[in-house]
Amino acid sequence: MGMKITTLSALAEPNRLHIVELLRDGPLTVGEIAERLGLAQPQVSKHLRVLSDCGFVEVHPSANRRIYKLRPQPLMEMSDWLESFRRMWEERFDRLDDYLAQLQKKDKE
Amino acid sequence: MGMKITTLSALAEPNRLHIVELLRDGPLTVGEIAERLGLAQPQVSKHLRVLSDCGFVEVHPSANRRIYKLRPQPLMEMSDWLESFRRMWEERFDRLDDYLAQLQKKDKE
DNA sequence: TCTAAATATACCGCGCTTAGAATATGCCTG
DNA sequence: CAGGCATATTCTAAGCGCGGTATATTTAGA
Repeated sequence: MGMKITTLSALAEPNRLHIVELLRDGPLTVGEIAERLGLAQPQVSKHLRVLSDCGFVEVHPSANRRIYKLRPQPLMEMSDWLESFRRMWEERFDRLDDYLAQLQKKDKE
Repeated sequence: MGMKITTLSALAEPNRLHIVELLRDGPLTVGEIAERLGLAQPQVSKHLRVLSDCGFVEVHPSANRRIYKLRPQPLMEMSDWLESFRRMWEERFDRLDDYLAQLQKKDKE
């Protein structure tokens, strides 16, 4: 599949990143999130909507409230994507010299 | 330290994500990146500037050209950040019931 | 059924980011 | 040192995303 832009841009917003980190310690209601972030409730609802659209959270209605809970899937996809870079930084394999030689070889044509 | 917003927003742009994935297979010059992405050279330079500012790439001048090479640091930081969520999705530990009980207990006050 | 509380949606205005085009800079070669 | 190539920077206009405010919706309780 490859890494999704929606996943990254969801986290690229400070308040949303903060929400995700809050939910790491357990589910929370909209009001609680708003309180802890010092944010107005509508903004929180909108951010949660974005997070929900790309699978970061799921909702559990309970009477008046709506309990939001983190979903592992997008985080796992990020982890898989990062895995594809691991070889690069573990083998301290510096292809720069190879590349330079290859460049200069091409230049002679 | 925590996860940096700059790192995430750098990757949240489709062309920049594409550049990072291109560089996964080895260093490239600006011109080559522009060609493979079908992008104009100035935009590529600008994207590389952003990636450079948050430590994603380093430059190696070689005569006329500038060779860009991926740096592992930001990717490692992302990996560390994700590590802090691993417990959540490995222990299939669903705190939702606990949380509900706790909520209703608070309501009685 | 009326009210209050919790949450979601709609609308508006602004600031940031991007692409595009023009221009500047740096480096090699004849 | 003049000219050409690779790259960086600047400027501008347009689009998107965010916060703020007002409003709609749902649910519990009197």
